[in-house]
Amino acid sequence: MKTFTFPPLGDSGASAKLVMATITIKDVAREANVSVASVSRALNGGSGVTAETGQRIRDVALRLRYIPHAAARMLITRRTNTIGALLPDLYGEFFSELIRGIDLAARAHGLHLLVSSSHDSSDDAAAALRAMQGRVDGILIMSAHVDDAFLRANLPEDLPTVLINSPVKDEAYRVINVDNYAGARAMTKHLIDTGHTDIAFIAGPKNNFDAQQRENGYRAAMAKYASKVAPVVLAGDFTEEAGFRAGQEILARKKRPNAVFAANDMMAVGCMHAFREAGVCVPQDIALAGFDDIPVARYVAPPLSTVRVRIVDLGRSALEAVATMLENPDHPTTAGPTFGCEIVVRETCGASSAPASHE
Amino acid sequence: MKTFTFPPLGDSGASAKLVMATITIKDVAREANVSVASVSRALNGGSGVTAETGQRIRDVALRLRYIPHAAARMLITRRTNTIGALLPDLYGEFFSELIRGIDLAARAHGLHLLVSSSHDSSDDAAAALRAMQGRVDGILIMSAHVDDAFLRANLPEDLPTVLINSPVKDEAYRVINVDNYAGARAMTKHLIDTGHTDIAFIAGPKNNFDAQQRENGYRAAMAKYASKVAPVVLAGDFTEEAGFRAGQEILARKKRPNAVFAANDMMAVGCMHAFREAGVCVPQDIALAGFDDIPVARYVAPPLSTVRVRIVDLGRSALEAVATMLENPDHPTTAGPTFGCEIVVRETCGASSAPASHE
DNA sequence: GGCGGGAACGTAAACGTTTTCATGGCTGCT
DNA sequence: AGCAGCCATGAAAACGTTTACGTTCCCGCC
Repeated sequence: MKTFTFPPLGDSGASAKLVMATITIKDVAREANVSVASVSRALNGGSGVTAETGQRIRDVALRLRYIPHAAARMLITRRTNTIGALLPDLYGEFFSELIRGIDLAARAHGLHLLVSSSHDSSDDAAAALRAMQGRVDGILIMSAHVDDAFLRANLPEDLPTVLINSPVKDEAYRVINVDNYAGARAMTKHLIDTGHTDIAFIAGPKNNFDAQQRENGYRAAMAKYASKVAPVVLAGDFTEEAGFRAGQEILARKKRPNAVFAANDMMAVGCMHAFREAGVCVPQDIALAGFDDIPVARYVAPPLSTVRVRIVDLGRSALEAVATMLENPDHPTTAGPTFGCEIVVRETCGASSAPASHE
Repeated sequence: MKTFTFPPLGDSGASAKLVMATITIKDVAREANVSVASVSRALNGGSGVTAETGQRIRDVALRLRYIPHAAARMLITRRTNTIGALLPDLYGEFFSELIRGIDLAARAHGLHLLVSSSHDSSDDAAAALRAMQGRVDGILIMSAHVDDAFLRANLPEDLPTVLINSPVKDEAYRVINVDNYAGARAMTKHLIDTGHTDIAFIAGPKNNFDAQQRENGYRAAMAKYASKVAPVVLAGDFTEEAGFRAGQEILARKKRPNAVFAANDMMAVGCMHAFREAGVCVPQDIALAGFDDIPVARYVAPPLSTVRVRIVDLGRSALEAVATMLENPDHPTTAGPTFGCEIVVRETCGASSAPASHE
């Protein structure tokens, strides 16, 4: 028989740490002279029980430091109060901001967060997805490896799912995308507006959805606002090295463009290094812009003009989408709004004449 | 009665997506003409069952897409196969690297990862900790708000716990610390060795454990290798602004030091801005060093010398520590080894004469 | 041929909740 | 006074597993 002798106040030192086998709802019930059903009612809804008994039960529970067994509750309730996040091997900054947004929203909704990151193959992702099965009520997926077929094969169809930055078209899935297209379009237009018409674009990985969208935005703006010049697109893969090589390539061209728009900041930084090495000045000799607004963008010299994505908000609204899906399961699967982004003008695009001051 | 009509191969299009109520171990048992006990044995240990029946059961399970109900298993097994990570509101880069390391190791051990980040008050952390109770087999804590009392009040004492970068001394808890002291000491010595004896130190937040250790390392090296000059310590709080102000303060001193060592990179960057604004050249006029090796460090001009912490490995070994603790519960609580770090010499300390090339 | 022993397998209990249903007491109305 | 109905409460089923314990069967040995 267990006996409970918790002092109502802080432990009296010596007597602390008795063995205390995990205490269950039964212990609380016995101690409060009620049935387990009443304890459950008092601790959950609160209804169906007298205010007086309810208080007594809560007191006992507190005194015994009772914590309901999560698994037992999951088993009967068929809810885990957990959502899973399947994330790729991401750039540090983006990753942490995204998680922060997701986590913030999750805690606000009383949900737990089960993460699985840095899987880099499709099989890997499938395994991770399977492993999450049954441990989560909903799932958040951001991965280059998912497409319709993958999802259909690895997801139980009744599991609320939200895709982040995914090319998946299927109406069955909720998708939240960053509006890469509009962002790239806006930045290209800005460059044109500030007098740069010969703009080269350093592309991202071929199979990357974001990268494609950005390139499309660039092409669209060029077609509309600088129809006289043909768009110039150089290959890249989002790495700094690729940007560096692209930069060298640009300098080697017989007709040098007067601006370069890189599909992400890392490549812009690499490109800037190439220019500096060759003694080409940014923005005087050539303007430069990136995409993402990673922190580094502010600290390179000169500070990089770029397109900012509110990553925290992206994560937050993704989680909120799953949350609403599982709050009203008769999901109308409202088509996800794309997520806006804004251009932030610093010095590399030559528009701002602000001094290199402490931003 | 449920009937199962799964085609052995890929769905034949039209017939896909029948309602398929979640299938349990009983369904598998019935379909394979065995008892649930045998199914359990076949799928888990594999022993206590004929090779033949075992195979048949596995086939059926696969065909039915059976996935054991995690909660039911947790309930009876009293293991969740999940470890929780309680993390503070961290700097982006550090955070993501740490998570990456933890996640990698977790997956290698077949463990899930329940994260809870960005809690910024002690109560907040306590709530998060309580919420994790019963959902995890072990826990990883990195937070400024934890001390012995906090842990004792909020942690069941039988829960394997590992503290990351914590000042907690209690032998009961496993602690893994970065060797901030040695790192700071080494960097200070390096500055002295390269001819800078008048070194000012920009401190971190007063209550921050890492910051204190770093300051101690600086003082120790000064005392040992530059005993003639008194250490100069300026207040800071790890923010760029603090570094900027400290930089101005340093320039205003009547006896200007010939080197500055900031307790982290962000402050070093801020300091550098102050110097640049004042027309003071780094490293010609004054040397500069930071701590952390955040990515920005490589991209500022000139690239920042700093002390690198292998964050991924830190996360990995922290998780591995919990993993071993729950593999052999008779934990001897081996005192955690502190985690080494290395100084990385770039240009701001004036030692390297390498050109500003593409690193 | 009897018997001991081990392996394969089934039965049922147990894990800690929530929830449905039944029961009893009380209130208020006729 | 009787009855309807509500409300607090308790008993028990259910959730899907694992596992201790029996039972059966077969094999080999005396």
